[in-house]
Amino acid sequence: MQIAIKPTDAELEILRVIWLHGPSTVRQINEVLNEKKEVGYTTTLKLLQIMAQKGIVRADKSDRSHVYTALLKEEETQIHLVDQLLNAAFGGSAKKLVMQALGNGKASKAELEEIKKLIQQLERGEG
Amino acid sequence: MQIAIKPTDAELEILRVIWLHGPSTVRQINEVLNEKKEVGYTTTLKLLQIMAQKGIVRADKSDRSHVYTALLKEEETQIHLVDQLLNAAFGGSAKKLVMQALGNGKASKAELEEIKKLIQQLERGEG
DNA sequence: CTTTTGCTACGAAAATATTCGTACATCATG
DNA sequence: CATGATGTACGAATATTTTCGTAGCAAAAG
Repeated sequence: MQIAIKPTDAELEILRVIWLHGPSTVRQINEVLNEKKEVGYTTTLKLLQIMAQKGIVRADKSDRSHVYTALLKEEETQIHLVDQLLNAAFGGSAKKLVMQALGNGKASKAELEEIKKLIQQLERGEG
Repeated sequence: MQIAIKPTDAELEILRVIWLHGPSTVRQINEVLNEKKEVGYTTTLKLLQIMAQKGIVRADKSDRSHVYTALLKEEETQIHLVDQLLNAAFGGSAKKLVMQALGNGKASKAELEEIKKLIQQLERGEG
């Protein structure tokens, strides 16, 4: 088990940047965020400070520009978020959720193959 | 297409009650909510009024106890929520999301079969 | 050294979401 | 009709999230 995993929307956006680019400074993160929409530098800074306080990221302060590292692992967080959505909107039915996720046609044939493989694994495992 | 679909957590809880039990009065909804956790009656009322204003539910005021109906369809809302999560946490990869959803072992063998069938349908459809 | 640039700290405004108290209307009952 | 139960309307207190301005310090440039 771990810390409380419940990043807000803004926090999740920042986490995604760190997951993608690895440990980063405020400026680096802010620049990536600004590719999508304008965000003030101090806004990003404040968010990171709050996240550090919550234990979502860790700040390395040895350099003047602090370097922030994610303390939540991408996969664990994703699991948590899926689980939340599962309970909040799908009454716990993974099937329904998966059907919706696949229904939108965004999964490629290769991806579908991988999912099939996973299902077969699961079926063997439970047999 | 439809109205803006973005119910808050509290709103989603109420929607779920209406989806499950059909059009309901404030009292009925509040009682169901209270099975899980204590919520004041006027809190539920206020939420429903806000939701009505947002166009998420419709209030039938012909009786003294207004009857609220969901204007968002369960399935459409679920699709939307999955889509949001997909973009917010999975970089748009339906595969990853599905893998996480199935990975927790909450899907039964029968459900896995159904998902497999869906995948085969999709594969044929896209061929 | 002094000016400009870049950085953190932090209070606080703004935006959103949640909760509830109070006022007042209506209905059922003694 | 008086009274208690049940309803709605709605302002407003809380809580939470997001945004940013300002102050002050340190480093780099002139």
